[in-house]
Amino acid sequence: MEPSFYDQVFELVRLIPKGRVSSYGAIAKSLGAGGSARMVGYAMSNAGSAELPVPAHRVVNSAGLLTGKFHFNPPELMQELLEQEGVTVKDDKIQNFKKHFWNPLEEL
DNA sequence: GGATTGACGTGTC
DNA sequence: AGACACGCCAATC
Repeated sequence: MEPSFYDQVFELVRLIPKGRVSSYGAIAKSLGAGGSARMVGYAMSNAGSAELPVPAHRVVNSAGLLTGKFHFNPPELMQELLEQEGVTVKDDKIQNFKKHFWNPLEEL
């Protein structure tokens, strides 16, 4: 099976350093998908089906909200993982999001 | 192979 | 400030 959009998303997400987070839009842009940030999120839904583990908890929306936390098992796991990596999360949203933000376009 | 579906983003009202 | 609407585009049914 040839590398699909999903695989590209998975690989990029795996490149996110520990303690850092990124947004769907930034990832999509980095893949050349432009404004198709939905594809990134949709791909992440398949993250559970990925062969290699994907740190989906490091990917949030542009507002820094843990929109996909309900897709975890359990849902609160996402916040737990982030806090374990030094990211403060309150009310399902990342504090200092801008500070923890990892831009694949610049860092990569 | 057309219709449906999103873990989004940005702009309006 | 909060709620609503539309656009984008690939994968799945």
